[in-house]
Amino acid sequence: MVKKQQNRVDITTVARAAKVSASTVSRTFNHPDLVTPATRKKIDRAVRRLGYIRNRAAQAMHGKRSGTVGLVVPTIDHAIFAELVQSFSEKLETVGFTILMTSHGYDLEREYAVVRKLLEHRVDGVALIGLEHSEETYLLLEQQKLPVVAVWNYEETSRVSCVGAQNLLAGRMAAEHLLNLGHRDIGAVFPNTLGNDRSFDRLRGAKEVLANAGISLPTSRQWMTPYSVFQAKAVGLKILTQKDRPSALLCGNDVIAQGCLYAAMQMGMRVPGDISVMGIGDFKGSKDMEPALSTVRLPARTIGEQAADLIVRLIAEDGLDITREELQPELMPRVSTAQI
Amino acid sequence: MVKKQQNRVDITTVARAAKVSASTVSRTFNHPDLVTPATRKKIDRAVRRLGYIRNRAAQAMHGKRSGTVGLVVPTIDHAIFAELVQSFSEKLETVGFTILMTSHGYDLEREYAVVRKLLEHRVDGVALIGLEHSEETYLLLEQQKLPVVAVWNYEETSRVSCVGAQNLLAGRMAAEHLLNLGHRDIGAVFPNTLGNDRSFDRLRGAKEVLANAGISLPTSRQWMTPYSVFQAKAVGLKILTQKDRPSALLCGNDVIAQGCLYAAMQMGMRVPGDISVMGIGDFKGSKDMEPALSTVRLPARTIGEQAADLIVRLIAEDGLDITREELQPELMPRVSTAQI
DNA sequence: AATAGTTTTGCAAATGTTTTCATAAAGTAA
DNA sequence: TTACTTTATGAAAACATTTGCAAAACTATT
Repeated sequence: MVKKQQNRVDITTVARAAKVSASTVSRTFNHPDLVTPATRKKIDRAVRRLGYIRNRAAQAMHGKRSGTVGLVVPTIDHAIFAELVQSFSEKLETVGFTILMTSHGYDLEREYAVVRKLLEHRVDGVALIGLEHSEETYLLLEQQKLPVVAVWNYEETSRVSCVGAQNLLAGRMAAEHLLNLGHRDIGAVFPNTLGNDRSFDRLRGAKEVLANAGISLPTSRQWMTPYSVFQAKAVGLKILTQKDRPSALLCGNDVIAQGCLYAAMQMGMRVPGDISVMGIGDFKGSKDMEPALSTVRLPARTIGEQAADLIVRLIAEDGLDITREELQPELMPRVSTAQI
Repeated sequence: MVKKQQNRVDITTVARAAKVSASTVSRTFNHPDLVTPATRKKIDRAVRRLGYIRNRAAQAMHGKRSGTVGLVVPTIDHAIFAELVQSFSEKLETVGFTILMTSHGYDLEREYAVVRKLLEHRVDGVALIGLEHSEETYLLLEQQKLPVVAVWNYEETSRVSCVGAQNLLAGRMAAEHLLNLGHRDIGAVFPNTLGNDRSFDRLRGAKEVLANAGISLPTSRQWMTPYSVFQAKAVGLKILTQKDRPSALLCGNDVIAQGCLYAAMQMGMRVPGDISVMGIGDFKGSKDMEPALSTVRLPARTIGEQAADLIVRLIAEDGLDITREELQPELMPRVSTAQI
């Protein structure tokens, strides 16, 4: 096999072309103030002419930062994560970091594997979604002493730094809203709560509030659906066609709520006239739906930005303590819910 | 400043612990068949005990692949890119690559910058969205002889490998559909086509078909809106409130169509009774909308997967020619459009 | 003009791996 | 047992960079 002698132009090639030493070239990049403008110009020219591109891999070997941050998401194919990921990476890019992104499809075993891979790439920090992770993952991260922030959830006792909202609160607010409107017969439509602490907490919060009001949520009033308009609509259809239907639907997130909304429309029912629909999340399009969706806002954009800021701080200030930032969910009463 | 002597466990630490040489440890990872099971076990134990994690950065310095692929998107905060990115990265992860993701917000200058950064990280290949890129970017990529695939668009004469559909065709099909239904007065609602060849081609295709049918598209029948339900709805409202309104709306993508749909609903108009609305893209929720959105399907998922396959091939088979894969757009006539 | 002080540059060592080559150990055939 | 293969391991060089230290080149001061 022929060893392809690529156009490998490295720092010494540049040095030779500029008639200086490699050290000087290195310095022009890393400590430009230490080298004379004249030399710098010579080097710049050589760099440009040869099309030299520095090698972060080689830099990373000197204890230098790799300039990357790992981002681990269950999936990005969801309105909510897309918004989060976008704001997170935008912010991080402004300070020069590049995102190494991986997804695990809600599988905590795979999460461990992808975190390991991130570690192999010597990321400077890691962001994870939520606080529910395998013990192995936590251990790995702790052992490597890597800056970590859990995004999306807030918990006072979290094992790592976090920025997010209390989903429990969001669940409560949604239920309270429905209660305040006089609803007593409420159906809950949620995604699977396994390996998804966001959903779990929301449902828990809602149940809690209902229980306090003396309302139980029997299994006959609980439905499960994956995170998809299509499947939520199907479930919605099933719920609404049954004789004895609830007066309000409390949905685990806005996508599910949207599915339910469409189900009602397809059946020619009036929302909120015939049934109220409540979401959680306040995704980008939720306020524009017809009818506009009542929901509890979780500020994805802000969370993403603050998480980015935090990870940067954790990386820069070595040995910073666990830091927790709580964002408040906010009730957004709109058109899709009404007094009974 | 105290030099923090981290728990830096490297290959020689492992070697010492296992009482073998570093070379042997390296071999256990890269050519396990060359080392005796007994030794391998010793090493495995040491690795586990010390929590050793290999350093890809150091590997990458030996001409070894970095195991990363760069992905450059305008933004991921759009239904369509989210779906694409998801399938692309899922597929790539199954073969062991990690994604380095960056976005540029439709700014081709910034695109150049982020591609450069990707190059610094010595990605094994790059995927870009669309075929419209600055000359600088193309030059850079060519000079570095890096495997590149342009995702989303197909073009016979593309300068780099590509996998996608002809947006021109999609535009044509959408217009033809409306024409076939008897519409003669059509309004076009598109995003800005600057630095966005997808939109540009779609609009061009539509215009072409209409012109052939003797229908012109005066500027008074063209509207521009960013890629957002909210803003599209606002534009839709403006269009529909004017006296002299078209009988059909041809939208640059499904998100815009959704906005228009909502605008019509808010005004109490019937779709498709009072007005037909046509999208392009067939995003995840489009078939579930009420009324179900007529659109031209661009198979995002398939494109993402095939793009992943292609980049892997380009990386593996050094010196593979430019390869182009065309996926066909497909008309999805649904409820939101009707005979006039 | 000589000296001291400062700035700029180069040399060489170090970083964590892989790989080539050499050598030792083990296995096989005679 | 010997000679010849084959297999397993280690030593050292290589990869592209950064950095501590020291030499060289300037400036300022006398």
